Amino acid sequence: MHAVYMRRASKAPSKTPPADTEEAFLATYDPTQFERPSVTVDVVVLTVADGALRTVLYERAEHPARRKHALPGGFVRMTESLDEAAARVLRDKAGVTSVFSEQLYTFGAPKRDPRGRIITVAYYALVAPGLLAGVQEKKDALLAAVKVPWRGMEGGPVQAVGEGGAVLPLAFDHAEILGKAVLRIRGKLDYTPIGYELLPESFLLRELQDVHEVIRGEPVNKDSFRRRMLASGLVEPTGEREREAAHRPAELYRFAKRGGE
Amino acid sequence: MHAVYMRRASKAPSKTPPADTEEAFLATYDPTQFERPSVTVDVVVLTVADGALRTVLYERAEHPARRKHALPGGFVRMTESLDEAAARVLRDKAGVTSVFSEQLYTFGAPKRDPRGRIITVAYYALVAPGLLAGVQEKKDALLAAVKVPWRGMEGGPVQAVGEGGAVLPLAFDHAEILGKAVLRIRGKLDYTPIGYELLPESFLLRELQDVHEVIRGEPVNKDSFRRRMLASGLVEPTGEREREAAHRPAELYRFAKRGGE
DNA sequence: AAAATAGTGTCTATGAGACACTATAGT
DNA sequence: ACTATAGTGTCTCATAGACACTATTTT
Repeated sequence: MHAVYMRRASKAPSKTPPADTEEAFLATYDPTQFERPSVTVDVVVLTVADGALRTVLYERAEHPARRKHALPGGFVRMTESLDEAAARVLRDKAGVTSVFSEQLYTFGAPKRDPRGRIITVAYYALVAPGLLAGVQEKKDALLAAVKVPWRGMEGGPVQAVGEGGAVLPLAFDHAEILGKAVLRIRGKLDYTPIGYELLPESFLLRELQDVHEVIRGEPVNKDSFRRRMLASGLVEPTGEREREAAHRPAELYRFAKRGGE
Repeated sequence: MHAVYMRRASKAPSKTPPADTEEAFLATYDPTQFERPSVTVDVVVLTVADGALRTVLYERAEHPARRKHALPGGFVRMTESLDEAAARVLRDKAGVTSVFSEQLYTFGAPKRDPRGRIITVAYYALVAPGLLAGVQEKKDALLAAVKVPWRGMEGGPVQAVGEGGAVLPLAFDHAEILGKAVLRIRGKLDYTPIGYELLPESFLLRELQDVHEVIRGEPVNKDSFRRRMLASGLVEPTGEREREAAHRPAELYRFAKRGGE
């Protein structure tokens, strides 16, 4: 590894005598004295479409991990916060703005990237279906289905599946990052209104249930689900009804308070 | 600010033609082309003692934030993982090893530290009482009570309170970090056996309840708490009893499976 | 005996799951 | 009329909170 480890104490410089004002201290402070890692953000952009949890992936054209699929990401710029970096990646690489996004976990194993020490702050975002239509037109980008090989809150890496059902190889530790994102939204499902971000303005209760089932990876009780959702007051009928269904049309609902980023 | 923002695309170098093997690519890859932030870990070392949630703080002797109190922390070294860095800080600055520790959140506002761009990966650790006795002997270190000015899962910064009841000023964004740690353990209280890490080998159910109440910041129902704990099977009687109490002695319990990091 | 806390038994309210039943569209 | 799904009503079971009561130690 070409990374050189500088063996110094991880403290303020010892040569410098204590400066008496903060200004004086900062004038003597040399921020280049320690070797520093690179820091990136990677964003797990999640949506529910066609009965599956899906995420945006890019096929890498260059080494390292050439031909493998990677989460959209980028280096954190010196003037932007982590949240801003994630929003920038969402805009530039997934074509969406003003979507729900939250920090997930920071991955920093020394050899997770062969280019050197690269620490990545992972985010996840929840996007309503349709908003990711532009992704398919981007070069090398695709919307892959997420296949979770564990149940409940067990955790671990997950797989990405392409259109033909083939498993797509994932770059770096991105299978772990995706797994962490699945774990996070499964956990949030019980106590936060997660469907807010994954459905259009108006929707059927059945569609909301489908979202929950896809995220959980197992069926939920219909009766209990309906009662809980309606009793919570977070969801309210619009008065409109489903059209062109081959059966009794269902009521359309909206969220009482539309959350957002 | 002395940070210089290098305005380049956050992609692989464009001058270099695609290398055909990973080795060839890495030979041409220059990791110094982007300006990089410093990365530290800060650890919220939590314990419950004398009816309060407490954490280890260091009074800073030098600028910046001189005389203010800071979480134990340190720069991440190039060869260690983030977990290892947190374990090192725990050992060197809190004097404990083999305690439960988990990544909390990463704080990266551009101006959170006046020395320049310093991104910190925050961890929290749970420590049984007594193990932090050595902290009080360390220079500038103290065990401060954590005062939470919000209820439930509201979140936000918290205060540190010294022995005399005086509020201690906190350095940088450490009040936010502490608040995030409180939020995390409050959330975990309901679905994980958090007392495992905060109590000695054997303990009274009343003590476990005290731990829960201190973390929640509000009382819990005694009857329901007892039933839940005993029904869960996670806690089992040792057969021993409390001694020298001014009332009927309570049964001593232990955790069925001692968790730990 | 009094004080103080440990621990038990029971009643009630709430919410989840199960299930039967009714309602309403397209075909 | 038949099918498929929407939506309602009701029963049961598990769990939390409330409360009364008993148990066992020190002072």
